[in-house]
Amino acid sequence: MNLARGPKEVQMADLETMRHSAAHVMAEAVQQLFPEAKLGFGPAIEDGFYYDFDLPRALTPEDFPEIEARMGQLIRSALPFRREEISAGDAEALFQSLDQPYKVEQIKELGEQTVSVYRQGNFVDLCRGPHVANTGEIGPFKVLNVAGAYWRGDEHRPMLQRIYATAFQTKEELDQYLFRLAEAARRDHRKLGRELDLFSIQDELGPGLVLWHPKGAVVRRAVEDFWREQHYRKGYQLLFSPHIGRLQLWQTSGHVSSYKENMFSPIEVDEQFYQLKPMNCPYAILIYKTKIRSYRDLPLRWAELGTVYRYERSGVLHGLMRVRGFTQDDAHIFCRPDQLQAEVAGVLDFALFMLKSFGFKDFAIDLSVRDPSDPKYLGSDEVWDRAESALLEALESRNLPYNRAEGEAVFYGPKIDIRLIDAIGRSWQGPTIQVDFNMPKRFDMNYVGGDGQEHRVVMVHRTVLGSMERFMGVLIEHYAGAFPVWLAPVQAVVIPIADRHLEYAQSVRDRLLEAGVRVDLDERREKVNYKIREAQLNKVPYMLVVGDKEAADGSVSVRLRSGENQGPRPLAQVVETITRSAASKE
RNA sequence: GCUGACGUAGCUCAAUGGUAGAGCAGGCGAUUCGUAAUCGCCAGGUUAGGAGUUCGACUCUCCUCGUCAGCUCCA
Repeated sequence: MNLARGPKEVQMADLETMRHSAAHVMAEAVQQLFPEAKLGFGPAIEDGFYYDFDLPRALTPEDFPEIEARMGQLIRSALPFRREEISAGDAEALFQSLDQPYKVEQIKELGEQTVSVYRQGNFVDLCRGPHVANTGEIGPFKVLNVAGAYWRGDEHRPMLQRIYATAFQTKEELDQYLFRLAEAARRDHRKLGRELDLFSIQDELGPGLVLWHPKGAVVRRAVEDFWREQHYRKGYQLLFSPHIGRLQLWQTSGHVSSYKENMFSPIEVDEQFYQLKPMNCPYAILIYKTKIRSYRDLPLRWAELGTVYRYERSGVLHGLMRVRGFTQDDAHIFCRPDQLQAEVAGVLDFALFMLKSFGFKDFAIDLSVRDPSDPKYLGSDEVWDRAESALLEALESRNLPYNRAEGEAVFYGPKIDIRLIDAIGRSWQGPTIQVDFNMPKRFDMNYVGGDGQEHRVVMVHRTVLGSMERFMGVLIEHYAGAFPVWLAPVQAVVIPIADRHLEYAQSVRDRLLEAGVRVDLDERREKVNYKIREAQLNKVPYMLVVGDKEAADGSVSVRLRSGENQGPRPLAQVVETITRSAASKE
């Protein structure tokens, strides 16, 4: 796509320039505080900017006010940004004299004849630009955070301190952004998971291992039921398979050679080694191979909610989003080469349909291909090219925009990844579609063609949600815990006003239970206010208050979690409203 | 795994070297109440675990485990 830049893009470019300039100002402020600071990179990023420093001591948030104060001063001084083009040799000498080894390295890395440097006040930085005219053009800003970051993103290089900050054109936009951060914290699935009693991850059990509490299990079950229903509808059959299997199986599949660092250690039983499964595919393959398959049988679409265990480095675990034991909503499609593109396109449609069913509108698509120089990838160039073109054609047949991501493929094949965008704008890899010519070869998987000859089957690995854990995490944040009726752990709570209304309240509860509504009865001897408050905090969609009036005429007073009080309505009508709302899945 | 911060009652947080405290939640009792917290009493802790310094450690040091922010890596 080569569209002319509209006003919005121009504005974004301005914002980026301003933020990049703000990064220079922050670097000057930090250098005032620590004259011996060594500078790394300092780019603008999506929601602000950062700068990396090598400093004599670790920074803490207590340092931020001082940094901000100095930045403010520099901005008020309206110092002009001055660009200079100098020879690479002069630049090297300059930064050598300033004792800036990372800048010197960067100049060498660039390998240019001349480079540009920008100066403002007493600060000079190697920089391509552009910048705003003077520091006075930098808008309202805030220093947000500090964390470690490897020099050049390489874990074998030194770790620098990265200061994150942001800047906007106006105070209102800054405040809006800060509000968004607070909102994200409010929606954090780890916090809501505890408050709504959905799940826990406990030290005693182990990091990255999830316990689903009854209420969380109800939500997950609702998601899974919908998932199964849709799979049957789309011509899938369902499988079950065990959590461990002989290590040999994983040697054949290539996991032991290409995926070992993500696998739990093998378990020895009766002098045989078994492996906790990191993926489900070999099991589906074994089922495929239990008999001779005809071209008429294909495609076979076999789905499984398969629980896998992967060793994830301790620092990467994050609530439900990144765990060590999780259930993939996996499927393996076995098809003929001539069916491949249609199958991939079908999965693409399916995945987008699923996301939309759960109210997701924001997502991004990556076409992840291999880096030919990385030895972990199995198979020939020819096979990889064929797989990639199948994915590409499917994307193009649906006219979907995508980013090409070099070196992001799995070891056995390229893939399409769909990323969900969460509350803070972080993206999480969800659905994935992987074309695989390698496993069929390694496991010698064939079908008999119309010509009576054996042909190699093609395999597609895919998920349409990602994993149940991550999807639930994203779902919790997406709805801020206020699930739509069809997913809500408790759909309605009956609130009797006094003990004498208990009997009627029970009959209301029973009536709703019969209609298939997940309903609680709050029979505690507490005031209405107290029970309403609790139901509200639990984000229960319907609160049904019953007192003398309701008991007398067979009604219930309906209060919604939005705060809306709908007053008394006939019970039959309310049952209808709730069941219909659940059935609509909205 | 790395850098930094942190770990006190179920939850949110006090107590900066002198033998641990509050609010909410929980239990018991009273209150029978109309749309976001009724009152009183009670109980609850090997201060993550271990070692050390000290007359004395929640507090200082070291190790282990875990959490958080990010980096690196992924459903």
